[in-house]
Parts: sequence; C-alpha cells; structure tokens
Amino acid sequence: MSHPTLEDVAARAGVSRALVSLVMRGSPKVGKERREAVLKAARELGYRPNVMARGLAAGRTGIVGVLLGDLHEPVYAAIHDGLAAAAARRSVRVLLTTGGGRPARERAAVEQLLDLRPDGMVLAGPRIAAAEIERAAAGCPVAVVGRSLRSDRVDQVTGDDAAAVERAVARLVALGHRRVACLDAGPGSGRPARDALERAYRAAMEAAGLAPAVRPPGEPAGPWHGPGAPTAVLALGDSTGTAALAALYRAGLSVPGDVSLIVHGDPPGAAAAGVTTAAPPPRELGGLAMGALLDRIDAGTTAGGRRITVPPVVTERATTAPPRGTRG
Amino acid sequence: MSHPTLEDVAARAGVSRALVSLVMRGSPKVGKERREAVLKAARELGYRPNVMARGLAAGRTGIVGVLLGDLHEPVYAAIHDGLAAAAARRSVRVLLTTGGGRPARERAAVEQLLDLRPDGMVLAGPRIAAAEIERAAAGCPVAVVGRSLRSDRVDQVTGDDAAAVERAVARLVALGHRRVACLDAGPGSGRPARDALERAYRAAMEAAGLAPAVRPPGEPAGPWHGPGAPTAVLALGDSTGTAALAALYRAGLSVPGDVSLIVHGDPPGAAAAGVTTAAPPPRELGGLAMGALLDRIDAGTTAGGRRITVPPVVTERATTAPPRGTRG
DNA sequence: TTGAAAGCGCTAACAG
DNA sequence: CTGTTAGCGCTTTCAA
Repeated sequence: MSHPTLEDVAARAGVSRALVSLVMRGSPKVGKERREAVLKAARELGYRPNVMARGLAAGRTGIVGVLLGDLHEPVYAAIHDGLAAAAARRSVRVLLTTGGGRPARERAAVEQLLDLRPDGMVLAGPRIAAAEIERAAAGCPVAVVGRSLRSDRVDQVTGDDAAAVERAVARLVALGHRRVACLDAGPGSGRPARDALERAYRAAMEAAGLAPAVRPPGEPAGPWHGPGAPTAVLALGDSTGTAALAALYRAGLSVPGDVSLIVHGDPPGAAAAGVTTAAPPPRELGGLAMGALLDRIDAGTTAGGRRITVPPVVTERATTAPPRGTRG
Repeated sequence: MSHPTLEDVAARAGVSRALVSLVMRGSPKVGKERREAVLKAARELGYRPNVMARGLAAGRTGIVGVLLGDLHEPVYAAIHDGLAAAAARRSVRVLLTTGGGRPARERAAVEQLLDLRPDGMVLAGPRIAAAEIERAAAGCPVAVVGRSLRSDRVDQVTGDDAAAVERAVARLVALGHRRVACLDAGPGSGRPARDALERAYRAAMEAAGLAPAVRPPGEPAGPWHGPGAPTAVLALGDSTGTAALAALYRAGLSVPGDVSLIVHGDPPGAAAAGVTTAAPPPRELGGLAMGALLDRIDAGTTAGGRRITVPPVVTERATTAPPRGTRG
C-alpha cells in the first residue's frame, strides 16, 4: 500500500485510531506497552502522518511559509540559513517559494503559500506592494525581512544600511586612511536609497574631520594617482561585488597596495573575489525574523508590528590594508 | 471572518456548496448568471480555496515539491528558473525546500515534502543516498536533476560534462589555439569526476591532432611564457569561477591577451567576472526535469526511469579570443 | 487509559 | 444544470 493511514496502523497494532493519533503526537498518557506496539506497527508499515489531514483537523499546519526575494542573489541564501536554523530549533517545517524578483510572480507565490494555510509567513525582500503584504498578514502572522513598512501587524527586521556606511568609513579611518573616496559603482537603479547612503558617507567623513569626495558613476576615472589621490574607496551600489574592484584595476591601481576597498552590501561576487564588505549580517536578519514570527505564533497574539534593526558588520577580506607607507 | 469557506460563499451567493466548488474549479457546466454570482460572492468575502481540504478530498494536491541542493550555489537558482517556468506553463504550484547540502537535513527536507503528499517531486542535486531517493519515489513520482542512479522509477536529467570539456577544447581550437593546457584549479575534492574530465580533455586534444598538457593543482606555475607556452587554458574544478583567472593574473599574464580561458562548469563568480564557461545549461536541465515529471503525473504512469542527457553549452564571455598575432 | 463519534473544508459521484 | 450524499485522514471532545 502506497500510503498507509492511521487506521492501517491501528489495525495492525490492534488498537483504536485515536490511540495511534495520541502516540504519533507524543502524548504522555499512553501506556508504554501500547505505545511501543503502535510505534512498531507504524515503522513496519512505513507510516507517515498526512500533513494536510492533520492540518485540516487540528486547525494548524505546523508550516511556516517563506518567500525568498530572488534565488540568484546570494544574500537570500544567507537569510535562509538564519531562518532555517531558527525554525529547526522550534521544529516547524519551512516551505519556500520565490517570485524571482518579479512582483507579479511574487504575488502569486505568496498566495499559493497562503492557500496552504501556514501558521505564519516570512517575506524576505518582498517586492510586492505594501498593501498586499498587509492583506497577507490578515491571513496569518507575517514577518518581513529587509523592508520596512507602516504596519502594526507585520513584524519587521531590517538592517541599518546607513550605519554600515558609517562603520565602513570608520574602519578605513581606523586603518589610517585620510582620503576616503565614495564611488558609485553601479548603474542608476535604486537611486533614492543610494542618495541616503551618500549622505551617511558625508556625515561619517565630516564627523571624522575629513573631507568627503564623491565620484558619481558617470565621471571619468578622475585623479587616482598623485599626492591628493584617495588611499581608500567605499563603493556603493556595486551589485556584483567586483565592479568597483575591476574599475580600480583598470585605473592601474593595485588593491589594497595603492587603495583599500570596502563595498557596501552583500553582492554575489564579494566573498569569492575577496572583497571586504560592510553590511547587515543576513543570517542574523533571517534568524531574528523567524524568531519573532514563531514567538508570535506561540503566543497566539494577533498584534505584531515589532521592529527590529540589526547593526551592520564589516567583513574584512583581502581588499583592505593600512595606506601605503604606514607599515614597515 | 479570517478564512471564509466554500459554505460561506454558497450562503452569500444563495446556491449550494457543490455549485461553488464547480465554479471554483472552472467547470464549464455552470450557468453564466450563477457563475458570476458565485464569483462575486467569493470576491467580496475574500475567499481562497483551502489547498489541504481540496487535496484531501481530491486525492491530488496540485503541488510539486522541489528540493534544491544548496541555495548558496547559483546553479540551483538557474535550475529553479527552468523548473518554475515549466511548472507555470502547466499551472502546478511549486514548493521548495533545501537541506543546505547536508545529507541529514536534506533527508528531513524530503520527508517534510513527502508528508504534504505532493503530486510529484524534483530533486535537484540531491546528496542523500540512492536508496532514500528510491524510497521517496515509492511515495510519488520523482525526477532527479544532476545525478544519475540505477533506477527504473526515477526520471533522470543530467548534463554531459565530458561533452562540455570536448566543446570547450573544440571552441578554443576553432579560435585558432593549438597549445591548450588543462589546469586543475580546485582543491582535491571530486577527484574521480575530475579524472573523467581530464580523460575527456586528452581525448579531445588528440582528436584534434594536438598534444594534451595537464597541469595538476600542486605543480608550481610552470612555463607560462616563451615559445612553447600555452595560449589557452581549460580550467577544471574551479569552484569559484575566478580561481583560475586569478592564477593566470598572478603569473603575470593578460587574459585573453596572452591566454584565453574557459572554465568548466557554472561556478558562482564566472558570470560576474566575465569568465567564459562550458557546461550543461542549468535552466534547461530544470525545465526538462519538470516537464518529464509533469508528463508522468498527467499520464498517471508509475513507471519512470527516463534518462535525459543535455548537451553542454559554451557561454562566451570576456576571457576568450583568438591567440595573439592571429588578428590585425 | 481507551474507544466512539463528530467534524475540519473540500471533491466526486449520483440523482433530480 | 443543480442539489444530495459520502467520504479523504486526522484531531478532538466526550463517554466508558
């Protein structure tokens, strides 16, 4: 038989269905003898409880649905690591979907998840409209990673990107750099966010008593050599993690010999290329979101709206060093 | 009411439950008037069918479970693209899991999927034992991507890696290269597979009337300069996609000026770093697997065991060019 | 402790 | 075309 049912197990163990149900859920009030007989029968039959039947009857599914913004972006793999670890600790089953970054597909993905009647949902980097997130939150508890919205029912876990820029500057300054340029490495998308980061950069430089120097993407290479040239670069909007590095190489510079480089964010190629980055730790974002969600589910509380902001981390790799002449 | 049921819709529309059920499933044999009344009521109530109840009653869930070997490896994102596209064309809902590459977690993930009683399952790059795959296949139709096993019930879609090596060599030769070295760029893991690739390389070279030259990973840089030096390199086991490139740079070579480079496989950094690669196209692998699976589900056939081998593709990027002196 | 009975929300014949 | 009648596999009272 392909899928034995509770009843098959009961028959084989010579007990009632209800007893088997109790045993399967680990109820303490079953005699040791019978319990083992049931377990044995279940094992022999290869019995696996049917989640859907259980969910229907119990009113809860034990499922947490997770939307991952875009599988092509490695940051979601890291977020998932955090989510999964937190979920494993609380023995809930995680089911994943993704819309591949396209809002329309993402909406469909979220609705499919909702159709399963999950106990809760985590949306990591959702691109759908805030109203749709809100609507989803009417169906089950929802936690969002990496996006903040005006809502008192959705838990929100976000990284502090401005703080990441600050830390990056601070780290470069601590290494001894005084001329730290800000390079806009990427194409035009995400302008508004980029502007905020630029402001954070300026503020951090000024706080350190240094002169900010922003190089917009369009501008030609600029003076990279000579006495006034920057000894360190903070790259914004480098979506690959290697674009800024390549640009520096192209300008004939050695990294970190001539200039140190820190890229903001968690771009795909950064780790492989050994590029130092400054960004909120994605694993932690995921873990916190899942934690908040499960807390809320366990509490049975309707009201969410918790906001958690995670401080950034500088991941020092091979592109940062003290400025030339400082050492040896 | 948080989750209206079929019955609520029926009440509001003033019809029977069965009629609503028919409408929801798009049956053609419902009067236009009633159909619209039902649809209207459903919309007003925000009704969404409960997948679990539907699955329980219908005996099929409309769910295809997908195991993705490791979210950190971008090839799985590409495989997923193919899977998702094929699934969308046939309107099935795809639910994802992953074991993060660890067999124990992967097994748990597969079992969780199985507990949902999916109509079928795709295992992309599974690390679990063949016997466990076989066992899963007893529960529902299964297709496997990227792993071949002795089984007459599991559909298998694999890429032809030896052919990828052949194509790479052929491409290099077509560009005019005569001294094509094979570089083992990675650490020791995956030796047996690597050996097969090396054999394929030798065979391809000999078929082209050229002398193979393998440089094992341990060997020091070797003669990269001078009259007999290779003008092209085929890199095996480069797990980042940039390791071989970095090694060539380190040896003081310009790419593709001094040497052309093709990396075997779909390593993470290759696209970002502009490295030319030769490998089976992962999207297609995914699409074929999903297609085979859905065909089998539709046919209601138990017997699978189809084997599909996908020919490789050379993705020409910035590291390949004719040998120096050939042009201009 | 154990068993019987009543659904969870939906589909699938089957009669009207 | 439409409504009625059984379940799907499981949990959950409620008695025994």
